[in-house]
Amino acid sequence: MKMMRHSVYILVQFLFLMVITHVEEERRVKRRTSQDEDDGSESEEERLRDQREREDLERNIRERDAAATRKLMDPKLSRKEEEEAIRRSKAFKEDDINSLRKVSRQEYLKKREQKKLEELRDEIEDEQYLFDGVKLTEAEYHELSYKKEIYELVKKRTEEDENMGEYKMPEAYDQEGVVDQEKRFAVALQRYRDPTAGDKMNPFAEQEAWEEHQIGKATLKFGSKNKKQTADDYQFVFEDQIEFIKASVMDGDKFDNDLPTESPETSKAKSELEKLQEDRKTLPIYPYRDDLLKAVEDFQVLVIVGETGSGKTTQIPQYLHEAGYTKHGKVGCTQPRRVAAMSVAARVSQEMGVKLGHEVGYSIRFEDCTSEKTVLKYMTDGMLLRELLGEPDLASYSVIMVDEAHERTVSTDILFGLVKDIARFRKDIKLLISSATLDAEKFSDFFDSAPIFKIPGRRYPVEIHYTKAPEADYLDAAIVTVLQIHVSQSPGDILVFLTGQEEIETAEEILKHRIKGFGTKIAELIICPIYANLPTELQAKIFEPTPEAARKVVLATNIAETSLTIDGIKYVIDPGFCKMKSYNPRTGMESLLVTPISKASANQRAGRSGRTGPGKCFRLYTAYNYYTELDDNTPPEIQRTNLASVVLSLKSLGIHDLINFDFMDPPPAEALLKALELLFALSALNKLGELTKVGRRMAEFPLDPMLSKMIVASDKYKCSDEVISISAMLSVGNSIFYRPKDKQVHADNARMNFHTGNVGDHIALMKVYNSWRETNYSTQWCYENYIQVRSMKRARDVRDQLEGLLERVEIELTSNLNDLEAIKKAITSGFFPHSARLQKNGSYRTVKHPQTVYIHPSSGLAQVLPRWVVYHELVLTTKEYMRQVTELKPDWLVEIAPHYYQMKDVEDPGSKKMPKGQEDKRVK
DNA sequence: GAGCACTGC
Repeated sequence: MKMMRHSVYILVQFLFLMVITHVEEERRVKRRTSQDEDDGSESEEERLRDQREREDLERNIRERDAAATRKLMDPKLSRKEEEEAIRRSKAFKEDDINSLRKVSRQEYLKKREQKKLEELRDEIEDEQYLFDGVKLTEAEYHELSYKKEIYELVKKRTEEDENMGEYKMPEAYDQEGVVDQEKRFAVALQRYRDPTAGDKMNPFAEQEAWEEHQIGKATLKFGSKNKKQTADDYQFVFEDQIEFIKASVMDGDKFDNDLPTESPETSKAKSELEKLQEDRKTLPIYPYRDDLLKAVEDFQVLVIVGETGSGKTTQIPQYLHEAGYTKHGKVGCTQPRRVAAMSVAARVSQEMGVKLGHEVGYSIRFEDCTSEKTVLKYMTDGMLLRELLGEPDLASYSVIMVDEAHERTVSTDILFGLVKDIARFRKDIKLLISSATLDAEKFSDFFDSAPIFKIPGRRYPVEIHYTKAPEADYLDAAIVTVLQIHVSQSPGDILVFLTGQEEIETAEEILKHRIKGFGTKIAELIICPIYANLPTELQAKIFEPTPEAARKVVLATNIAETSLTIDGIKYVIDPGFCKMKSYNPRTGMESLLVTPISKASANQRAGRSGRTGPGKCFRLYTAYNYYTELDDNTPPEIQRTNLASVVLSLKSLGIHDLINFDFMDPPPAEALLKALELLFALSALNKLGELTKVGRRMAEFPLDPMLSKMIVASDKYKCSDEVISISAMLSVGNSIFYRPKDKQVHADNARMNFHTGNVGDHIALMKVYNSWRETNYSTQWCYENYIQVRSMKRARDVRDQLEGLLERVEIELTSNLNDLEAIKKAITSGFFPHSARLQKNGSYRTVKHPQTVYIHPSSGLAQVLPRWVVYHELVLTTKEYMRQVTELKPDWLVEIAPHYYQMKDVEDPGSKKMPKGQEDKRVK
């Protein structure tokens, strides 16, 4: 350890020397240049010679600097190395800022030049500073003071580490005491390997060249005639930093860590099960067990406020089981997500020492892991809704627990209304609604003032920081903040919330570029992007443990807000935005817009930093913004979505009076009417609003009603095989084609292969599915065709499920692969309300509720522009786009939906005058 | 020639 400190000292001295030598040389240059300035009339030759000399000088400095850098690279000194890199990087930063802010570089340099000149004039020769007996100018003095500061810092850290007992090498790929050069190299290699270059190439070549260049630039400043540059640089850097104000601390819940701890020997002697039972008693909920059971006995409905980590999801059902509630029926617990249902069930079965699927089971789509013996059943909320179709009074359940109710998914919202109703006529059923703190009152009010039962959780305090002033460019601000944290805060991973894939990709690019500016002299920063559409193998990266001395920065969408938790996050950066889907019932158009988040959401994000220890959250907006401009809660999904399938489910549950259905937050009446209107058009409902036979069959399918109708209609056209493939592909949505930024052309070409013959997007999707099936569901084939394997597997699952359901509604599985017209007619039977006609200017006009729309450029028909089309959905992005388009013949509309279209709707006044051969001239 | 937050049945 003493050696460490000694070498620290040597290094700092070395640094001092270096700077002093710099200073000397700089002065020489300065003398030269000021002479030039005085002279004013230097000849071209003199100027050139001067320049050469200066260049020589600069090269010398640069070389020496490079040597110093190499010396700095000694692995034992990497802490200092880091500090040095920080200093150095501040000088590099200017470039990044320029390129980022897109300020004209010339303009910037000119301004700076002016400022320098002014400062030079102001400089008074006599005003010099003394440092170690050497006379210095102010700038030089600051430079050295800064170094000294670093020295102090390093010293302090070393001492701290000493006190901790063990000093760990920052770049700790090394074993104790031994430098594992190979390991280091492997890590570095992985970091810098250019995916496009072969292994033969020097993996560091690019990095080296760049560093060289940057060092050159940095030293150039010492040698240039602009004297006070160094000081100015720092000022500039500091100006760029974002100032945060620590405004509040989100309290962690207090909990004892001094629970009876046992020596390892005794716990080893115990069986696995006993140990788990012991663990259960350490959960915060345990002391409340008896009170809770008493409350459940006394009241039919109970709202439970349990913070994360309280153990409510795993324990409450077990307590109920132990108290004998399962004798008269199952205990059902709903979760908003599949993985949650699965993993919780697995955990509970372990704790109870039973096999998963026996007493404890779970039920999710595509996977029913329950048996006759099952008494504790975890399931997704949508699954319980499906079960309600077959068992409207939930007779086999004695307790229903709706977990994570505050998330307010469409399914939970509907469940609320239904279970409230069931509880009224089934006095023996118990309801537990678990939610977050904020909404508890609201839930209690909804359930006729049900009592609220609070359970503390385990959470660490989180410091909340706001910016001092609003940030104009939140992406840039987020990146700056990441770097700020990286160089100034103690170890711990960073989580940044961004809005979408594109933003994450740009942020990643900029960050990588900037890190290069820091060179190899700074602790490693591992960038992990995460969004739902990212291929699974790339997603796994975020769960890998961060190597010591490195820092992980996770760039995530909202997916990290609820759906997945990442260990080791200590810092959260919250720009305050997310993409939110909204639905306009009047036009039937969906849009996905970047919107400010709600307070609830902001707090949820902040909480993500306090899971494994005290955390910090940096909000890129002001405290004022937070209090005045953010809504308390995000509007529940049911108020901003297409209700067609909701209405169909409710109707098939026998609920006719939808306007008076007991919604906790009723959706807009207009949206309900629109849904009813659509279902009537699809003949799922009759004129009285009652479910028809067609409607009953449609409700069997867990799909959008238009897709269900398409399947029901396919019976008539004898092409159910093809149509369920298309339905499955459409229902997995728009994540089938993978389109990486750097290979867009290839991806587009691959996609266009499926569009040969201008068959339309629906048939193209079918071709994709069939081709994949022909290759025996090959993963390789997916890669070759830029198709996401995950989506295809999902499509296969959906298709299998649909195939099973066909039997239930008595539709024969028939294939009619070559009769495209039949398939298109089946599509039209489901999607006739979504028809559009070409206009003269290349845009389209929807037929029934006229509005101007366009074919989405990703469609195979975007260039073809057929005269009549049906579309799958309408989305508002930059324009009103139709996604997934297929051509149709107008008379089909009258043939298939005579109640919806009349001849006058589909007659084209312009077309009669236009000769057939000139159709293509119609568009420009 | 545009861009797709996240779930769920």
